[in-house]
Amino acid sequence: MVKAPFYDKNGLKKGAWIPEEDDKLRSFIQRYGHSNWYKLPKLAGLSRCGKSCRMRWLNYLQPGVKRGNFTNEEEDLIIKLHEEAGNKWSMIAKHLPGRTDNEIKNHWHTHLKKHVKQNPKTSEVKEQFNETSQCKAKKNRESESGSLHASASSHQSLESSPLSTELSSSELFSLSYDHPPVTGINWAEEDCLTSFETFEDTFGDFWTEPFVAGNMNIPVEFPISPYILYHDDTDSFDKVMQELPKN
DNA sequence: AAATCCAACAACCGCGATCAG
DNA sequence: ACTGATCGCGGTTGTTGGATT
Repeated sequence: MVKAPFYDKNGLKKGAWIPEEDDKLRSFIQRYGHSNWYKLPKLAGLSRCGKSCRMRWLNYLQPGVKRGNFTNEEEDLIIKLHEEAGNKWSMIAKHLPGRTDNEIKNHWHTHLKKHVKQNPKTSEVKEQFNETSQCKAKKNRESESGSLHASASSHQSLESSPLSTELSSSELFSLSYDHPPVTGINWAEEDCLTSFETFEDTFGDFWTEPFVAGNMNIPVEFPISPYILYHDDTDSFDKVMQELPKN
């Protein structure tokens, strides 16, 4: 289902990510943050372009990213928001905690678009869509016991979110820019402590376990505080870069 | 059982916006 | 003000597994 790995003319690896690459990227970002995506792959010892690393982190490795089936509430919200905003996937993603724009976009193209085309009225769309998709979804949920938690938590998040209730388009837009919903991942500097707690919950014993450089080409003796991870500013990142051995 | 079709989704690409020097 | 580097978004492609014939 994924593109086979290959190297382009610049020696950069393309295609599917392997677990070792994921580990390298995850470990590096957890330790040093990601102030500069274009320098990151080199520092992390990855033969990938910055864009690819960014995509991989944001869509799959970032803590809090939900995988698995979309709930009816999420689908309804996507349809609603799409009616209001069109293909503004990043904006739509802000209203779906744990979902990424790429995942929403994919879900739209593969599941929701065709149903909306068939019947442009949201309520009817949902009704019709639920009938056709629920059997499939049920089947998938049964096979993916792990995603049950994700679905449940998603439901919870949506219920606690101000957007879970009916909103006018103006309300939606004011919320999207003035009162972004809490996603559990907030990399903003002022929220670093809150993020830390959430992050810690997500990663469990990551902070209590000694860091293992493992297959990373980063010296273990780095005197870098974990705070850098959340204090996502260029100075800190540059500091890391200065301290890294020059190749 | 083999061939074909199709849905799903991970990943890439292009381009405009933003930022820093 | 200009330019190059970087970032982020949205569109599209390519591969694979499951369903169907």
